[in-house]
Amino acid sequence: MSDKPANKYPVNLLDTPFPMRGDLAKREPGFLKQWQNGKIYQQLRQVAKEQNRPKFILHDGPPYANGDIHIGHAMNKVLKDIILKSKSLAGFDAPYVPGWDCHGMPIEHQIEKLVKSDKDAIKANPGIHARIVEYRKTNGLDEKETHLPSGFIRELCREYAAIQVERQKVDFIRLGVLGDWDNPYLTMNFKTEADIVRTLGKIHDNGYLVKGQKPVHWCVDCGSALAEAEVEYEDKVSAAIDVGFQVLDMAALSAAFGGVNVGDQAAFAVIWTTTPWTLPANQAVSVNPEFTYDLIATEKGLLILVRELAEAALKRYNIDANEVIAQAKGSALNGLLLQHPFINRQVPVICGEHVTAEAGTGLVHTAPAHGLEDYQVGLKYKLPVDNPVANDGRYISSTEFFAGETVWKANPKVVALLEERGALLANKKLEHSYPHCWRHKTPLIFRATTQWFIGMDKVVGCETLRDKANRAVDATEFFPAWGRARLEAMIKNSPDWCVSRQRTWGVPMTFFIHKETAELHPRSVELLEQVAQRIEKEGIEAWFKLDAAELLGAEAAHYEKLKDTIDVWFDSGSTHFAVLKQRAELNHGDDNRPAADLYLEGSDQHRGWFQSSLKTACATLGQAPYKQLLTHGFVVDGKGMKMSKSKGNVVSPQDVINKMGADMLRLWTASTDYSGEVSISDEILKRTTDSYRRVRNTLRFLLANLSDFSAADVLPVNQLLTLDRYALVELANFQKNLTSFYAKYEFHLGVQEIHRYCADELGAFYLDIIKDRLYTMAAESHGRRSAQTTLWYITQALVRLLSPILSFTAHEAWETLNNDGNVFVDQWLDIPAVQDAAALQTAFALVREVRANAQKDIELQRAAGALGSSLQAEITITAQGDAYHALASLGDELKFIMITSQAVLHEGEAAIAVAASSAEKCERCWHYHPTVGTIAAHPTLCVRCDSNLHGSGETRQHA
RNA sequence: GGGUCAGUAGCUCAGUUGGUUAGAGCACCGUGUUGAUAACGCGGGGGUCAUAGGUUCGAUUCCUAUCUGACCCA
Repeated sequence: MSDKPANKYPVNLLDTPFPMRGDLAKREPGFLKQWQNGKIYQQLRQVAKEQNRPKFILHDGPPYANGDIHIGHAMNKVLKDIILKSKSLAGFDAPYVPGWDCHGMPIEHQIEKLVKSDKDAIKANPGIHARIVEYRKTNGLDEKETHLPSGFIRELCREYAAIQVERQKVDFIRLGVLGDWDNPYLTMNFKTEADIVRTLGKIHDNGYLVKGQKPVHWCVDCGSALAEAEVEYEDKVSAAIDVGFQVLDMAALSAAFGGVNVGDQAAFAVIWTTTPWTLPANQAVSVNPEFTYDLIATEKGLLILVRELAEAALKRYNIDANEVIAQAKGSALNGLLLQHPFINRQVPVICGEHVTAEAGTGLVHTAPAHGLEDYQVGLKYKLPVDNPVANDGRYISSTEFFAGETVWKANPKVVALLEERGALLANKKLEHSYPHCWRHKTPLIFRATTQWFIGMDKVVGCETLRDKANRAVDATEFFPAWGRARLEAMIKNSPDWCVSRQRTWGVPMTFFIHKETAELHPRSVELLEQVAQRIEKEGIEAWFKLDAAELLGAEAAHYEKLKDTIDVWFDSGSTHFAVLKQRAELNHGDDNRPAADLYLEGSDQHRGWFQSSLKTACATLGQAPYKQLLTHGFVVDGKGMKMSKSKGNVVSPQDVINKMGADMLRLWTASTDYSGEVSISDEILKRTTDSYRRVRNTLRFLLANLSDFSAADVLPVNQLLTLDRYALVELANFQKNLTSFYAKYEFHLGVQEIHRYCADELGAFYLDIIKDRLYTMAAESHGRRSAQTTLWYITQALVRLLSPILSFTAHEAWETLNNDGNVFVDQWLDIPAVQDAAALQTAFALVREVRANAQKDIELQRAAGALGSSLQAEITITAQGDAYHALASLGDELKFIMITSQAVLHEGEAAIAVAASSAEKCERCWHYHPTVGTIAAHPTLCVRCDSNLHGSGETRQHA
């Protein structure tokens, strides 16, 4: 440990290969190699099996296979790893199979970008782009051709996802996360794809899959639905018209406006719209319940307008003379019946929060078939979603006035008809931002289409899926507790889950639909299993290339394959079945309990994975897939602000690892209270490094002083000195505290406990005191071996206790100790019991209080210049009662506890006196002792050192 | 705009039915040691407990509002 010349009289100074500085960034990769070469994860599984340990299943929420990992991913994986390692050390069989979410829009979008020759995309994925170029060449396509077969697109998506998975995997492994990295689960694995399909089949079999209508972006030229990313917004000029809906019941109108006399004039609720063609689908007029509405008498009748916009509206209608005869809150108008301006239909006034007072009239034309907000508010009021517009953008034959017309040509005709009916109050042109198709650059329409839903309120058996989900939430344990309220609220407000998507890269909904009735084939469950078996072998492509006749025979003439894919949230939501149930190591083997013990994800997943998993599990098994849910917050910068490239406050895990090492990132993760948002910044990481050094140096001291000691030298507990037995009691106490923090997932309190133990318990107390014995007593003396026995237990326990958090450092210490095997395969140390534990704790609490006071008094003398080191002091302690007896029990060895050259005890009123020693300082042990100078052969030594070096050595009982 | 959560020393965190001068570690300052030495010991300074009201004999702790931030939704 030191390069300085040896003392004339040797002391037991030992060295250790465990360096003061970890140099983690450089050395961790080497440790990782050892874990991989030694197949530590596999070994751990084997041992767990042999020991028949109870299982603890943490199911990994699959990150999406796109883009490099960020600090949030890193934190999430580290938390999981800490939990699993601590569970394993606590005696559980805690496997970890990492997963990835591989289907879906974002990946498909990346491929689309490559197909469209986006420069950035090509730079990032040259290989896949080369395949596209090659494909065009081989198939004689134009080099700018963007219409490529969907089978080829899926192939590219699969390849892209695989590349992303490998990139992310490397970073995750580098964090020190132990898991089955060679066999992760991917939602695009053929078997998993098949099991996702089976999950859907089971839900259908259980009766929860229902067909419905929902508006989507629709391109008339494509003849298909578009995803949000395929929509481009461009300016467009539209007709903006004001339309009066006549009030049917004048008495109700009067009542709504506080009983005002409404006379015999006709009254109109006035709406404003930029899409006249949607009026045939009108089912309601929405008002904002909080707004105030005016009832205004004009020459065109009584008009209802929101107060803020009334003046502008009247101006638009060229109405000068008017009088506000009454006002009412929007909520008062709820339920008022109106006459549709040209169709024989009565429509209600309804309340919706989506109504604003920014433009128009404050009353909104509501056509559930043509707008998402309209659709959603329509769900609340159970309005029909009748859609009069067909795939080709033309009105269906039953549409009054406009049958067969395209919606764009119908626009002016609708306006003309309104004019004719006297319902048109204004007709202006408006330039506004409007959705367009990214391929055709033509305006899109919102159009209700047939979609498939998992029904939340359909009664199956005697209860709904919502009922089941509620019960499942009740049965779940939440960390922190507020997660329950959040998930409950989600379930309460969640509409039917629309699981169908019109996408290319997704698991297909493998159903056959009757061409006429659009009903599912009666043998759907059986057919679906046949399809699933094909998917197991060939992946989802098996469905897309399947000829219906292969399964249906002659019936195929009447059926077609459903073209929809499944919402990607369903993929990950099915993994409790598609992964946990399918892999023996992740299967509890008991269907009566939730599949997993724990799901652990960011708080955004209440709406995401926590919920999708809950719904699929309830719809298939009637229970939650997890026993416990643990949520962590998002990572923000030091000021609590979200990280963003533009702000320049992004901390990347790769940077932290390359500069400081993964253990620092792990320690940061463990130190923080993750239940809220989590801060990271240079200063925070700097502090993390500081606290790491404290722990590391403690380990270094321990390891150095054990370097001439091994398990064979361990003494039985009843032969240990008093102080050492007390240290064992405190060690057991520390282990109990820390393992309890691990069990409660309260790692930040655990880190504080680790720190308290290393700094207060060891650094400032126990280790400081036993240095005298370690250094000055004979190497193999009982007093020294007693201390080393204690250090051995402390180190063995500490290494294990640190390993879930400081995995690399613990591994390094484990090797330095020459321990067999691997720390992660071990369990918490069995710390030997101490018979007089309670008495020791009581006594030492008193002793330490006196010691603290003595240190203050010594400090006063030091400040006054009377002495330097505390060994230069001689103290006289006066105490009474229990304190006196506690101190007295240490006899002559009290001075070692106090680290003074002399400590005299008297019984009496509590007091401490400190004086500088008048004796000489022993060159070797640094104690000031009257015997220094009395030994002729060694005039600079005290008798103690002389005996330890040349005689039989001193004896210690207590300290 | 709505729902949920958070806001205690420069940093990370404690604070246990509301009860005397609000704690710890790190950082900072002073100091000792030079046998954990780019380490360790001892001592010290530092907080209007986000802000403003309210309940109470008394509130960091309970209630309300506001501000700031995060997540979800609109």
